[in-house]
Amino acid sequence: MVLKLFVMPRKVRVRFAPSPTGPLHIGGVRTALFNYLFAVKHKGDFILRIEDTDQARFVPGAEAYIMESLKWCGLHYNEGPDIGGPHEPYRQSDRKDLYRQYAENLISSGNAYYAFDEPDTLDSLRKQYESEGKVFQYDASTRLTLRNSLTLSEEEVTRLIETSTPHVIRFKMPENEEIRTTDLIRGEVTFHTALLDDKVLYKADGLPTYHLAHLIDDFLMEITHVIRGEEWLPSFPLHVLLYKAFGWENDMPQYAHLPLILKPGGQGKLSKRDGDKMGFPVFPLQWTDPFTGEVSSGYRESGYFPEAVINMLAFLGWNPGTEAEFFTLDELVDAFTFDRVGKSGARFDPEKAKWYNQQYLKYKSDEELTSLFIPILQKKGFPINPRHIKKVTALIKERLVFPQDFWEQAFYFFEGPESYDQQMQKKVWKEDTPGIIASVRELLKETKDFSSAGLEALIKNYIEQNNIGFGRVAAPLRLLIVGSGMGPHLFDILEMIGKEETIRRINKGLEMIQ
RNA sequence: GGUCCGUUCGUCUAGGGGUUAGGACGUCAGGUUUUCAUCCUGGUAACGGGGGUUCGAUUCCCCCACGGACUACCA
Repeated sequence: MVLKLFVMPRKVRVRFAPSPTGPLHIGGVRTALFNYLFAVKHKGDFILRIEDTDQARFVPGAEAYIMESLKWCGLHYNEGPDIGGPHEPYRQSDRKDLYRQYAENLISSGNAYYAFDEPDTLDSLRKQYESEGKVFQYDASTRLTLRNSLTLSEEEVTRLIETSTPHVIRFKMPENEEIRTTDLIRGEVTFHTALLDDKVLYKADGLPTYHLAHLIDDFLMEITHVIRGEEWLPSFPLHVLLYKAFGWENDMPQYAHLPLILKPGGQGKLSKRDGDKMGFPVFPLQWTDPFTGEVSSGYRESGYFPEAVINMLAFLGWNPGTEAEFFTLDELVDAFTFDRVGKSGARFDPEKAKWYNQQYLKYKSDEELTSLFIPILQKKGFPINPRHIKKVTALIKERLVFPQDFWEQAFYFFEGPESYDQQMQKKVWKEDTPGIIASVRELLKETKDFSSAGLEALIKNYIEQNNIGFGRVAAPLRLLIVGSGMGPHLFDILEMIGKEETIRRINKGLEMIQ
């Protein structure tokens, strides 16, 4: 029976653990996505944990923003601060009392120590080293010269702690060990502890650092796989050592470090600070900075569909190995594996994001799109006729990238042009045009059949009898009806706007173009 | 500076010891369309450099270059 417990595979449990220091950016969304895909694929749990141990960088509203973003993307978590779960609480500030004892355990076992150095002391040491062309590191080479429980007497340490002297707890990094471990994406990776420093695990403010907190929580929450950004790779050995120091190595999760998403233009990873200064949103949802009031655009408000954003994000650093490029969330779940995740950073391509959106828009039903366009028309004060709007939708949907392109591409179904495109006018408005248009107008007035096909037959008959080209009629007529060369089949437009409006626009245009 | 990770068309990528190095976005040209968009067809364009290993390397190994990440009492 006992043996059976050992071989029983653990249920997959992954977590997305952002810190609420601002809006989540799309790199974060992708990390969440990959976690979600892996969890669902393995019928495991996807947990949201808020890592708010840095009180100085706390931003109000960020936590709610993160949850709303995940919801918008359809990335549902099984446990989290708002929905609870078996390992509550899911906010590190609410678990504050838990961490100190673990840090002290590490001291008892000789893996950590108290340090009383003031930040200023360390700062000036860094500067001093720098001026000598060296880099100061709190490690085996320096720790014995500093103020900590390794150099102070036991009585002195006790006294300092009892008098609440500000202090931190540092990890005692082994002097010279090779750490060889495995990353799900990169394979074997090696590090040398000689280059690592004695990281602070517990801060003077009474809160743990990321390194301590995330690890204890991952252990307590029975996380089996840590899927995070590549920026964590350098501290991976510290985490491995920490698991060892706690004696938890058998429960250590497997790690996957995702390649970063880079700026489109060139250097560096895409960051929150980029805002939407680069001409595209970097945030899933619009965000208003609570301190400065500055507004950054979001994918949602810019007219992107969450399915398109998810699809696009999944393909940044991952691919199915086939030529298929459209995947729903469920299909991504089926197809996702770590061995198809790339190792190198992926430059974000705003053009491709737009293209994905265009494709998703095109495949949406006319009904669904119609319901998206109705509010646009309502805002403009037009009476709403869903049946009519649906017909317009069918006619123009393939020329839209975003729902809000609707008005620009379809206004002429609702109101006549305000002006006439100069280029087009020059090209198609000949001396005899007014005469031709005037006689066409009379034909239109008289006809009983104002259907698209009927009108087309009518005009074709006219050009044959007068022996002129189709374009001599159609092009100027379009100019009068639409105001430019855009739009679907001309007679479809005429049918939609009706005889009365058609004649009205012809008359108005004839007057204005002289 | 140091450490770690990476390097196939402009971008996202497939591939893998012998291939016409494939696809997608973009771009260009042609076709369809009375126009625009869509759509179709076609073109452009890549294995960073140098050494090995090998009959043969873009593919395996090493070095260099370049890029990125990290180097806080931030995550």
